[in-house]
Amino acid sequence: MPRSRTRTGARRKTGLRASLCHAAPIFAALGDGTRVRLIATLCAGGALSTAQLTAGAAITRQAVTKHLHVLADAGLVRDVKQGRERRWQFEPSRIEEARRSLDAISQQWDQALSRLKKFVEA
Amino acid sequence: MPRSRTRTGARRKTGLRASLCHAAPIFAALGDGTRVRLIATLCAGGALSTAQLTAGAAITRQAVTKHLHVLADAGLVRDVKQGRERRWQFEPSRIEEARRSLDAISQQWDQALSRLKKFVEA
DNA sequence: TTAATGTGCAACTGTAAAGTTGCATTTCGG
DNA sequence: CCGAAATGCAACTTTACAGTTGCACATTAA
Repeated sequence: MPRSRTRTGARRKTGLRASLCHAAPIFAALGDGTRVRLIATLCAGGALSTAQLTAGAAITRQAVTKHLHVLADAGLVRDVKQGRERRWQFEPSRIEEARRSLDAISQQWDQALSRLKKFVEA
Repeated sequence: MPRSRTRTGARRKTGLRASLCHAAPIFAALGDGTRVRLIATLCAGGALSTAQLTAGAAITRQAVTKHLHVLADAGLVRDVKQGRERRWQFEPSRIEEARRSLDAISQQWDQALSRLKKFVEA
């Protein structure tokens, strides 16, 4: 979990901006229908081969392979070679990271609203 | 919140796949450093003008405008015309939607893990 | 060994996105 | 009214991406 340190050594939470910029590649990887479908399939638990993942996809195996590489580069998926085939499995850590980023946004927004409310009431 | 109905009329939660496909455009909008920075700025609560948002951005005002339109199309931002300027404000509902999608992924994954554990123990 | 299955790699096409420049338009202030 | 500030719109360049095709390589099964 990314953290920074102030000059005095005091610990503080990483800024929203930095956190979000770090998560942007994850969101980009999730921002495609085909890839999001692959994730939905893989997070059911199985470690499926490229051919198996291509089965329901209406596009070429090579296209699926490219999408899987995009997901792998974003750290959302891991690949394991097994004999002549290559199985892909879901990797949950980056998703958690993205989730925390969205939580941070909501939190920031809620704080802004409560500040506004306090200001109006004063 | 999207829901589907079975033939018998029983209510059930929307499938992970459909939920994620619906959220893909949101993720796509968040998958860019400039846009994510804009969101981080706007969710602090202020309703800022295009010029104000361009100030720290190292790119042209027109480029910022385009990004804001992308965010608006994804429903992440709303614009309000005020005289000669146009102020942009954060719109939290879609972020919540994306958040629920990520939660659903994590949940699905956890369920898969517990099924696996139960299987191993048996 | 042979044929079939599962992949990997490279080249190529078409399209969309990011960013720019130039100019017209609306609006506020003096 | 006039100039400056804030935008809007359109054309254009560059680059990235989704998808395809064609072919070579590895591996398993008969």
